[in-house]
Parts: sequence; structure tokens; C-alpha cells
Amino acid sequence: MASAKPSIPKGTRDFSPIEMAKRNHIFDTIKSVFKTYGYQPIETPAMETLSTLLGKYGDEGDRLLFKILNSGDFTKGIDPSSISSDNANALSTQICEKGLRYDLTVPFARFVVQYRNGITFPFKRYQIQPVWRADRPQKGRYREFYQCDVDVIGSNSLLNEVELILIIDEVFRKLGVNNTIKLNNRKILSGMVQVVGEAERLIDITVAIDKIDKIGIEAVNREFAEKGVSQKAIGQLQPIILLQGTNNEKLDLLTTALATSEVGLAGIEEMRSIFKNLESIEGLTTTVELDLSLARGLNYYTGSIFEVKANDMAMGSICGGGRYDDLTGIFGLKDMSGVGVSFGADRIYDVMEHLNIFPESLLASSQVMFANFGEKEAVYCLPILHKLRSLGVSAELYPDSVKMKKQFNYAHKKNIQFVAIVGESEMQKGEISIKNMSTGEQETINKQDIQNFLQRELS
RNA sequence: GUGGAUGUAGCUCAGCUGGUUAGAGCGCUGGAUUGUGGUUCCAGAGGUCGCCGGUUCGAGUCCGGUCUUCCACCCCA
Repeated sequence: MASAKPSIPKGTRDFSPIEMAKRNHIFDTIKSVFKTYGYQPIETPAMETLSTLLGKYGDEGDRLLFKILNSGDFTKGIDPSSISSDNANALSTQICEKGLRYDLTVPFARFVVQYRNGITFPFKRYQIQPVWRADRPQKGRYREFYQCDVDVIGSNSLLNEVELILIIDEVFRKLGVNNTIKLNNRKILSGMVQVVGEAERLIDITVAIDKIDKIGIEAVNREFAEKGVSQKAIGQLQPIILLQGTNNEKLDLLTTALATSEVGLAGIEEMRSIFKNLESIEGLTTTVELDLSLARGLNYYTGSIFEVKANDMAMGSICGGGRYDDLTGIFGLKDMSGVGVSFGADRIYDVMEHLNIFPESLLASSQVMFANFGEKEAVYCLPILHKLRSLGVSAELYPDSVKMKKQFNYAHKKNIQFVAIVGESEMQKGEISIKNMSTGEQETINKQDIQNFLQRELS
């Protein structure tokens, strides 16, 4: 019987040992930085109750939710006519009560509300787990991908924003990814639309502005007009959108432009505070720039918004986030402001792979391999291997007594730096021949000296 | 969800207006070299041409469907 070719669903991936080594390098780096800043890990289930997820990401987000079919007799009580109707959405809410998580922020909000009595605030947590979106896949866009979230909730202080910028800077410096942090503030955007008298079209206007880099100012203006923004307002928006200069110059100009908007001025003050605090930090490698065209679609953001782009490769944002004043409100907990960012591990991977900047040491399995000359020699090597491992040197013995050519090739393929050779003559003299695979040099040392030799060479 | 491309060996790709037994490079296996990888030389093994159906004497090639990957929109990590 012919079996179907094995395959995995669209937009999902398998990871080989080499890919895992690289992915773990990213996760480990991110985790270690998060810990340095006092954040603690949590995990939440892959699936959430659908009502937890629906309505939190806008209509577009609802469409991209993966829904889980109820178990058992899920057709019970369903009106047969609803099955043939066009409205699949209405049907799905009848037969699905769970969905796969779409991001880590909303489950985090649910977590905070659910365990509020046991949590000490401000609560600083990080969370590294996969999320799922029923999007159409492209490069850098998957249906299953990992987010690495850091959030602090229960604190209004703008020092948290500063801290997040430092975290972003440190993560990407450690990974060797050149990047630019773009910063904006929802309050400034609100102020902008208020000043031009189009406050009710905040979303439409910001979504259009967000595309300015891509489609240009004329196309953005055309989109404004299509959405019903008045010509007068469009005219007034031009100088604001096209503001140039340093961050402080932009803020000064904005202060004049948004003078009549209370929220707008509040947003400007927040940005000023953040930039001022950043000035006191030395050694920041990332460029932080105020980008008024940055909008971000997620509608729960209320204050600062962040987005990080890789400088050396065209790719969507590799990190993004912002402040949300009332995310927990929808779950019944008011006045709980939070701010956080999410690192896109899969996109960071794609960038690092494309730029070929993963450290080579990641590829090695063991640091030293003992060649196998036969059972007698192999048994003789076992205690030496045991000793090396206890000293933290990863060591392996080639399991089969096959041709040297094959064994050396194995070591070469697996990027093992040293091959130890213990054949009959070495055994008799109590020696070990050891070959450095990258230089090709080989020397013979006393059996006892191998620990020192390797520890010196590998350091 | 809308529009457009793509799929041939493990990988990257050739394959003419449909016509014998579908090719190359790299990789892989073996040998030259029975205690030495990365270079060289020789030999060899890998393919239901994504899948299903149609047109035809004949389909990798044309047509329809489907799946995958990719691009644009949308949105986003």
C-alpha cells in the first residue's frame, strides 16, 4: 500500500540539530538578558478559551485566529441551515470554544487578572513560547512562530520604557545584529488627529501614515481621501508627517503643532523624558529615533510604541511592542498599566542566517573525539573520556571500529576540533596522539596531560 | 481573505514548437591511500518530473483542479 509523502502543514517548520543550536543561541541570549533585568519566566497553554482571544486584535486578528473544533458530538444543537450559510464565523463560534494563542500579551493579561492576588506588583515577566496565526505565509511570516515577550505590568513609570530600550540594545548587540529602534507615542498620534479635527478617524489615519516609507506621501494622501479625511485636514497633516531633524528638534516642532491638544502634549512630554534618560546611558549601540509614521495596528496600545528593524536586511520588524494602559480592564482589572516588547525569534534567525553571523562554535557537537581502534583500545579510552567530561570538556568516542578515514570525516563534518588517537603503540607508551582539526597539527602527549592540553587549547 | 508566480536527484538548477533509456554541478557511497578529515583522481548509487484528473498514438513539456513555497495587497514577529 502506497503511503502519502510525509509533510507538515503550511507555514510550519521542522528544526534540525544545527538549526536548533542556532535557535537556542538566540533564545539563550534573550533569556540571559531578560534575567539580568530582573524578569521572571511564566508559561501559558497553547490554547485559550476563544472568548479570551476574540475581539482583542481587531477584525483582522479575529480572522487570523486558529480555532479548535470542540471534541465529541460538536454538531449537536447546530441548526443545519447555518452550515450552508455564508457566515462561517457565526458557525465557528458554535462549534469551537478554544483557540490557539495569537500572541503572548493577551494571555499574559489574562494570567495577571486570574492570579492578581498572588502576584507582587510591579510584575516583571518574560515568556518564550510559540504563537499561531492563520496568515498566508511568506518569507519571515510563519503560521507557527516564537515570540519572546518581556513585560512589566503595574507601573506607570517611563523608566520601564527606558529599560526596555536597553534590553533591546543589549540583546541585539550580543547577537551581533545591527538595528534601529523606532519610537513613537499613541498620544502624539491622537493629538495629531485631534488638532486637524479628525479624531474619530485615528485608526484609518495612523494605518495610512504607517505606510509612508513604503508607498510615499502622495499614496498616503490618496488613502486619507479614500477614508473620508477632509482636504483641509490632509493639508494640515503634511508638515507634521514630514517633520525632519533630530529627535529633540522634532519634539520642539511638534510642541508647537500640537499646542492645542492636551493628549498630544502629554505624549510629547513622555517622549522627552525617555530620550533625556537615554542620554545618560553610555555605550548604547542602537540608534533610537522618533518616527512619527510608526503606528502599529494592535489597538490596545495607548502610550509609547516600539518597533525594531534590522539595518542590514529587508525584513519586517524583528521586535515590537508598546504601552497598554487598560489591557487587563477587559478581564475585569482596572488601572493596571503595562509596557512590553516582543522579540521575533524566527525573523531574527532569518536575519542572522542571511547575514551569516551565527558563531561557528555553535556547530560543534563535542570538543574532542576519540578515534576507535578496536574494543581493547576503546575500553582503555573510556576512563579518559569520563575524566574529561567531569572537567566540563564535551568528549565522545567513535562507537564503531571502522576506517580512520571515516572516523576523521565524521569529526570533520561535526566540527569537532580535536581528534584523540589511541592505538596500540600509544597504549603501550601511555601516550595520546592528538590532532587539531582546524590547523592540521598533530602532537603526541603523555596520557595524564590530556586534560591540561585540552583545557589550554580550548580556552 | 484578494491578485500573481513557483514545484524536475539530498541541494541549486538545465531540459527546444509534446517524440526513444530525463541531464549537469555540488553533496552522498566506494576506491586510489588497510593509523588521519578538509585538496586531487577514478568509479558508483539516487528521480512514480509535487499530487489527482483531462487532451493526445505519445505529456516533465499542453489544459483543469489541488497542495507547497514565494511575491504584492492586507496585516504583522
